[in-house]
Amino acid sequence: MTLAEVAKAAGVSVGAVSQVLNDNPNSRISPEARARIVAAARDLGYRPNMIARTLRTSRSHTFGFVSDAVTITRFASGILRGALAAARAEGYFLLIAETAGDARQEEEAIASLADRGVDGIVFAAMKSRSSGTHATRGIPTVNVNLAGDGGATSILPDEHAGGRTAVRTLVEAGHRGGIALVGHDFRLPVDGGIALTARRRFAGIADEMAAHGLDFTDQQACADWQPEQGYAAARRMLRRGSVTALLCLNDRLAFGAYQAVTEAGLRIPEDVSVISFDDDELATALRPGLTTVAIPHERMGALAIEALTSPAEPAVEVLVPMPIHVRASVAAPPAART
Amino acid sequence: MTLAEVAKAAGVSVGAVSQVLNDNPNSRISPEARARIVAAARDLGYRPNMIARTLRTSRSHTFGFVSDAVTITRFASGILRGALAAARAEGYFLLIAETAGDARQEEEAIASLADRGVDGIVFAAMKSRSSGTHATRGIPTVNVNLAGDGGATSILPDEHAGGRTAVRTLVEAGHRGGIALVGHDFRLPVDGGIALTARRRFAGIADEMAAHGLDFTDQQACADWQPEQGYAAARRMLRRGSVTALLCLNDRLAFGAYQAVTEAGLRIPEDVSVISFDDDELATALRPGLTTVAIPHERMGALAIEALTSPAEPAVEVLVPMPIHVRASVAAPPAART
DNA sequence: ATTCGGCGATATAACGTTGTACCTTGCCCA
DNA sequence: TGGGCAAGGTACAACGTTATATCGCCGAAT
Repeated sequence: MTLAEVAKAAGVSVGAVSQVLNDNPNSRISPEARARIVAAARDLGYRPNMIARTLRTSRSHTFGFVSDAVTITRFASGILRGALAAARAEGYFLLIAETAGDARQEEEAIASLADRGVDGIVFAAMKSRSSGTHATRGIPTVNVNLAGDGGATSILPDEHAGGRTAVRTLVEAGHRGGIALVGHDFRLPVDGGIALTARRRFAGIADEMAAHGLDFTDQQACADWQPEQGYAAARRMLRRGSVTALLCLNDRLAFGAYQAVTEAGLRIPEDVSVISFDDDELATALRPGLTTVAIPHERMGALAIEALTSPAEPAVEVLVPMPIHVRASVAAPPAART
Repeated sequence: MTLAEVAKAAGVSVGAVSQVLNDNPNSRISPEARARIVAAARDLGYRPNMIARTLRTSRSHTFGFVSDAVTITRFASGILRGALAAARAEGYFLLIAETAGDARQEEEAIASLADRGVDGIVFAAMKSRSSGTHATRGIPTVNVNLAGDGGATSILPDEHAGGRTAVRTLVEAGHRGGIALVGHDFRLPVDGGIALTARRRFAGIADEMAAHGLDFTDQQACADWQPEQGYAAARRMLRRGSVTALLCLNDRLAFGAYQAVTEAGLRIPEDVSVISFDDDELATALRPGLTTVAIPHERMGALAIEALTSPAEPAVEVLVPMPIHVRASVAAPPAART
């Protein structure tokens, strides 16, 4: 199943077969020979040996996909899915590595990928660390969910617009007040450790609130954006009364908030609307379905591959729109209802 | 950064360098030359070109990881994680492909992996289809979560033991009756479309119940094992009363059951114990934490790689124990409490 | 009739390894 | 003194491609 065997079957030289099968433009092979070669290749089921081809051309048609530990877990497997689909469409495969967020492991992974001749590397991360530079030995690079230092293109969710979307959705449903923010407190000083994307999400929320001349009825920061904290925060907020909408900074917080609302004897969305971010698996499991601004993981993964395959993209930030997934957790506030 | 450059630096031939760096046992290189070579390689930061090595030796130190669509999503990314970690420990990388469960795509993926010279292929699936044979062109194969037809080793969760574990946990907590089964009805004929692993889970549950001389107070099959069905089933069961434990066939059903219990004004675990299977992300999000019999995804992935790296394993089923993750949803039944 | 040009294809040299066969040198022993 | 042998290397071929230089041939131009 090598070129040599096809050549023998077609009665030509190896080089001729190579030229024909690669549609080499400046080759002078007669139509008849060409036909014989193509037929022979087909009959023998010839498939080029990618290893040999890579050695010769130093193009492997393979990309590395490097992620910190979290990416492969639930959260961002979507990035991998999207990247995988896009890669296959272009004839590429993905060689994957996990770094557990450790610099030494990342170094090692990059080196190993380089040894294997990858044509490019996608760096995917859960948290948008600020430092997105990697010593990639000249291999083209794209960052996903990870703001770069300028060297490489970064694919990021458009968190600012997403933040605005969430607020606008509440406003359009009729909410003009009684909105509480679960997970962040704008009155507190900005924590330096907060991810870049989260900060943008905050900014979008603040801007859209301001655009409508609104203020939060209540707001509370949460150290961890976990159900437990969402439950506690929402509970406190509901006790004070006058809250008709909970804007939660992610679905896990919203999950906790749901429980607090239920426990308080209130109904979603009749008494309290809930909206959040991420479109986690939880969002579909909850009853009623949680309306949430989705992180477009698959699309981000696909765009990463495109940035790698399309030549010479300028090093920029690609902001991917965050679509809102409307389910059943947002309605008009009680006061506004007939 | 090639062997040739190291050779020149050390003042020896390329072959000598190769022999030394590979610890070739039947090579006769003097300790002095050996030292010079090692030093030169270190100083120059030499790393072997895997492509060339693969071409020469036809061993790529790369495995293919082929999954149906679902595997990369939430459910079994653990398999990938485990496989990845185990592979790296042995110096292997993973080349991944998705088939969407489609035979043609699988065919194509296998061919492409073969073109790239993978040393083995892991087939991972969400549902344990019965047919686990693949045309792998002589490439060693392991099935994960996928019962093979005999040709290849299959790594499967020990569902029978897991089923027994779930029941035993309830019994040991003091439950001697009032147990309802959410998701299956033993009185109904067996549906042929049900996955093999699910059937074994059923059998384990039935065997352990029988071992304790117990019968289900209630049981209900669910077409989809989704929260919605779990909610509906649990609701009906609780209405009839006398139910003190809900044995749910997966965490999503349990999720729905939680809501039904809460709505009925009952508490978990004081009034009703809940136990289930999978150890989904949901299990940690729920309050109180859901006690569940886990599918050991990571371990399964790791074992798959081991089966590939350890030579000449006989083709068998490897049954991986399902550990129970005890959280807070199981307690003694009300009647048994002081 | 010789040369030229172009067409059709082949021969050859890499790409970086690895494994085997071979070569050189020195030494020992018959 | 020459043959053998071991030690310490080197040379070479091969893995399957691809790109470039080369070759043979036929018709046409000189």
